[in-house]
Amino acid sequence: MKTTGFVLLWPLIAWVLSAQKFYSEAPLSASTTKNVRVRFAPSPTGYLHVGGARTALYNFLYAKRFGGQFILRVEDTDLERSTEESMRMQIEDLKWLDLGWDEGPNPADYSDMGPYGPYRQSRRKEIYMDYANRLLEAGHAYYDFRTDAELDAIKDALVKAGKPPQIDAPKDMVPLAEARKRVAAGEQAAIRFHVKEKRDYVVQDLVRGDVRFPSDMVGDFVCIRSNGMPVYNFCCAIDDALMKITHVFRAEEHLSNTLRQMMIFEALGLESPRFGHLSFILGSDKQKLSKRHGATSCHDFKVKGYLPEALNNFILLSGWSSPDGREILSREEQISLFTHERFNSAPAVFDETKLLWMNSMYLRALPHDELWKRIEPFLKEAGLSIPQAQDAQWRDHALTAFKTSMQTLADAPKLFEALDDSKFAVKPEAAEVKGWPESQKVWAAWKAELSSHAANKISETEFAAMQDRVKEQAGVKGKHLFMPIRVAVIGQPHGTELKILVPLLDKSSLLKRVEMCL
RNA sequence: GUCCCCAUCGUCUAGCGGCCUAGGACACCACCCUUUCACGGUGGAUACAGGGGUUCAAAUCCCCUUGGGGACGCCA
Repeated sequence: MKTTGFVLLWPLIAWVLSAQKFYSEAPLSASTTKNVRVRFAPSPTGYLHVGGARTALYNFLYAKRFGGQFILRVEDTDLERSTEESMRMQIEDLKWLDLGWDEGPNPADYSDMGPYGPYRQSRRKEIYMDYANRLLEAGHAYYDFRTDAELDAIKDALVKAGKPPQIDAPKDMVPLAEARKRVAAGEQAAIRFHVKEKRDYVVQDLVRGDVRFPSDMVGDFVCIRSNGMPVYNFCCAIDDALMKITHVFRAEEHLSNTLRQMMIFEALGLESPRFGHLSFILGSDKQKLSKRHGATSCHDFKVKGYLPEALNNFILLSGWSSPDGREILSREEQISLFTHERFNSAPAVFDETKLLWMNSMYLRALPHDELWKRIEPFLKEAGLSIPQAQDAQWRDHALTAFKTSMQTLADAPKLFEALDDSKFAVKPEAAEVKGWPESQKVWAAWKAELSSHAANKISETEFAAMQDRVKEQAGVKGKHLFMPIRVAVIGQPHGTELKILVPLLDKSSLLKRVEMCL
């Protein structure tokens, strides 16, 4: 009986399942039929953070994946904090990460690039005012002449009464015609959105599924400040619609803002993009990543010698995973594999140790010409002079020797230092080796070998032979042979293989070094 | 306080009802390679927050608890 019921139910269950399937795939089919337009909209208040970089990367990848456009929009409506300098810094950071945009400020001269400009919100005031007027006329918004002090008093009273500090329309709302006269006469007033009906709004979030918000979660919120500058939720919604944005992938902190934005879209009859709210990247203490966690901006990582490719790949993986679990992915692979279905809705802790590993992987995979180009600024900064580096073959050899010891570009100076005569010194770590009675004998024999060597360069095979003769001459073998020689070459008992190191140095500098030991 | 989101090894994650005595990666430990260091190779330890359901079957679905986070600005 029970099995019969189960069997009879099957078609129904299958139907329900397939219906759900269809529903959940709807966003994807939308993205394939409609030209995808996504944006990254930072506010220029400092360097680009890794969280912002990840948002930018995801949007970039999504645009590329579906052959759409990636737009950079500058949200600089907060006059207090936004700076031109910050905008330029963030543009530099995005360029460094190779996340180029199709529309937005031109990276060369910051002029507008694309058909839907301006792309800096501070230059779109008339547009916002136009839409604010439409809201006003439709009764979806009103001028609010109340002062900060009055508003604060209202909020205080609400908090005391145990209610959320939401501002609602004043009892004696000024009629629009009169309000306009007063504003024209120079009176200051903000424009507030009027939340009239109480009902639920549902965000069909691409990352979190359906999220339901009651409209009374927000009060009448400000669209235009009394100084004429629009507020985030208002311009964000207007711009997303006007710039024909189809998908918005942004941080989770904006999830509840979406309610206000939905209200604006609805009141203005504008088409809403689809939203996907990404989880945060956290510090090791599971708090939102901030300055006290150390490096958090892309610029910090650049300075610390990380490769942009590695940083990109690493942040890609904190919040998204590839279908087959592979982690090192080329830009092309990232694009071809990218879908919003593989976002992780749980927050991710930023783990610099793994980034370090990934960076070393990328470092080693780089062609030597390219690696050298990236290393050079770090050597220069450390004040190293390595004339041999003019020779491409020498560079190739040196990089082969050193790159497995490097995790970041910033590790290069202390490695290449070994090749700069002016920086040579017997390091404290060599104290024990210095004290060995064998060491003097080894050094003497090594010096003799060097002196009798005709050429200024020593090949790997020549060095092997020289080493064998030192072994015989000094009558020492094992670590008591190798370590003193290494100290006489690089000033310390541990490090790169001698047969690789010695050919990188001239006979004259090797002689100088062994003399310093003796 | 109200509303919302989140919860698998230390960390990033796979998993979308049976292929799970839970897979991969980083880190860690051991061994191998190497007359040093690093690289590389092999192996190991380590996780479904707790409690209730639903189901023949639950890491996976539902509820509660706990914990973490976010929003409630004339910030973004």
